[in-house]
Amino acid sequence: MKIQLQDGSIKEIEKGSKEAFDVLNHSTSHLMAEAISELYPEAKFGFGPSIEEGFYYDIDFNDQVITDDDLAKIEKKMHEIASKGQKIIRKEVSKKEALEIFKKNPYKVELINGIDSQITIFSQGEFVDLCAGPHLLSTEPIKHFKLLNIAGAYWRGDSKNKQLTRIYGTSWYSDEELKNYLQMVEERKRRDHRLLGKQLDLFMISEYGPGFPFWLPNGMTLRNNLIDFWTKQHIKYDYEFVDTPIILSRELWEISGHWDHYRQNMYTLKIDDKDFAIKPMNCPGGILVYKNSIHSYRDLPIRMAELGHVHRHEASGALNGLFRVRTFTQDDAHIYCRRDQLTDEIITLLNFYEEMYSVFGLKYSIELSTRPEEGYIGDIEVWNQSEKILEEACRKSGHEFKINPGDGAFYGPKLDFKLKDSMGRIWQCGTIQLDMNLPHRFGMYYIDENGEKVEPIMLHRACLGSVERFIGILIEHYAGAFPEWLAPVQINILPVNNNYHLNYAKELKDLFKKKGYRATLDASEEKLGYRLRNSQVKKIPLTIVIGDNEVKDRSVTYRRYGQKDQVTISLEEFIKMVDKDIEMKIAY
RNA sequence: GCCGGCUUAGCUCAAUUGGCAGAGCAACUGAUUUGUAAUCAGUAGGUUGUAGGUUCGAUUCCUAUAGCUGGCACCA
Repeated sequence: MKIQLQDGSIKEIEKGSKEAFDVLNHSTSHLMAEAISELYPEAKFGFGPSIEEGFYYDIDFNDQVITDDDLAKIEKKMHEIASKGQKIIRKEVSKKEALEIFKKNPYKVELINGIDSQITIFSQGEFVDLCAGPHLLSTEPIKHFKLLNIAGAYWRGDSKNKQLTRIYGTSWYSDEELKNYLQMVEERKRRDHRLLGKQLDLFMISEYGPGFPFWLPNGMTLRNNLIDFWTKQHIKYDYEFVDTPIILSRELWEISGHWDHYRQNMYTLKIDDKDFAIKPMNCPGGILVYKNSIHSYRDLPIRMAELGHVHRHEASGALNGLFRVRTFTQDDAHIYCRRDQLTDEIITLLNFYEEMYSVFGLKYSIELSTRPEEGYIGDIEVWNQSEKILEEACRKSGHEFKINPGDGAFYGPKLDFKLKDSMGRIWQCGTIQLDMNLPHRFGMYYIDENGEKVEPIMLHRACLGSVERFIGILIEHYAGAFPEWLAPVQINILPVNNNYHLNYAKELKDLFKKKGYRATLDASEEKLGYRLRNSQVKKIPLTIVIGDNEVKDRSVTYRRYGQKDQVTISLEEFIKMVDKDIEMKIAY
């Protein structure tokens, strides 16, 4: 298929490509704008790009509120216009001409005034838009689209500016693709950790504590198992563990710089007329531990891990289930090392993270965030060197990464590990940060081979990031059907008949308990089908049915979650299988 | 925090134009003793988020407020 570029050239592209999707969606956003300008002549348009899964357009409706009914109306108009199959015409204009065309639209005027290069406009019928393309040759292929939702969005992404109405939509080349996409959106909703968290009694959030999650017994089991694994991994990688106080005095936060920079996001309180703060981060406490004794160059690297319970005052509108909360547990660690140990430490960390995430089958991407344009501390030479070290560590250990320019912390560059939730939203989980600030501020040192005091290099790192967020991602990743090693209940035992089979069932439950399995026995006076269904609804990995045959042979008939077939094996084999599943952390 | 939307039984949702708050599931009680995704019958369950207002009368309309939610901004 053919598309037209900004310079007027025609390019042949493949219909299934990402580029083709983008062009279609961009042209659909123009079609939507055309429909809107017919229905609401006063509407002024801002940005209207294609995005990952569709498109949006930001529109100033002069304070008129747009509802779902309006969306339906706009969609109808779009179909009407598209059926005419208008040509999409590109034209080059001068700045003066452009300003004349868009004189009624302050947003486009602002954009035009910011353009130094060639200005192009694309038009279809009566509708003209300032645009760099690329576009379809006509509106003819635009048939299979849907407007999805309405949102508010600040002009140019700045909360100081006016908020426009953003309409999101998605557009595809065939009805089948559109249907598939909408079906996938539904599936994502079914996997939403907030929904599953409720269904499976994992956690709750009370209106008495917005953003402060409660862990219910099932969720706590899951969490404890995760943390148990986490602890073992850290022991394997030679970490020590500490725990530092949740409340510390204002002076400490002044030294660390948090009191000045981030007080708005900190919960503060007075104790005996003195200012204190609830920790939003663990580093200052960790540093006090480091400073509690004198360290020799021989002691380094020191790797100190802490499951730190932090509180941050997040904006009310930012709260989102377990993904964005006001209190969470960071699987934090601080590594203090010499300069010559740094690269190896980072490579080890990269491998460590790889090992952790792969246990869950989670895909991730790495971003290297570099020095911010402004507000950074320390000298550029050290920054450049540090960035190079992070880069080199990725290269040496064979990890691909993307550079995220200017997004580093003010105190140093970092590697961020991003995981996707079921909605396709990206969440930062792991991080490795090089800190060129705190060791100095806190006057940290170790004694080198000449007996001199030397400042150590400090790495902040979190692998899961937030235990809460990570579990949220796990819930969605597994759609609530956890592998045995994590599942709140691993085995559900169903006796066919309580008069004849209950004894063996109880014997099994006792045995499983001794083995450390989490097993339940459902001896309620319900039909087997009913109890089996309950077992599936609760997403219990293994459901075993005990009847005459099993009692006679001392065997077990089991069925895995989500599978229809039943397998009968000896009790010994069953135990061997469960042990292996748990040990190997197998997910079915 | 900002722009929209939502809030009815433990859960999922109904309730005509403003006119007696209702169902399924879960719970409880009883019967049923069950071989792979819902046995039957009954009982109980509510200050319709909260506080005001309009009205003879409010789940329904208005105002405020809290929480949730789709985005935006924010995320050290």
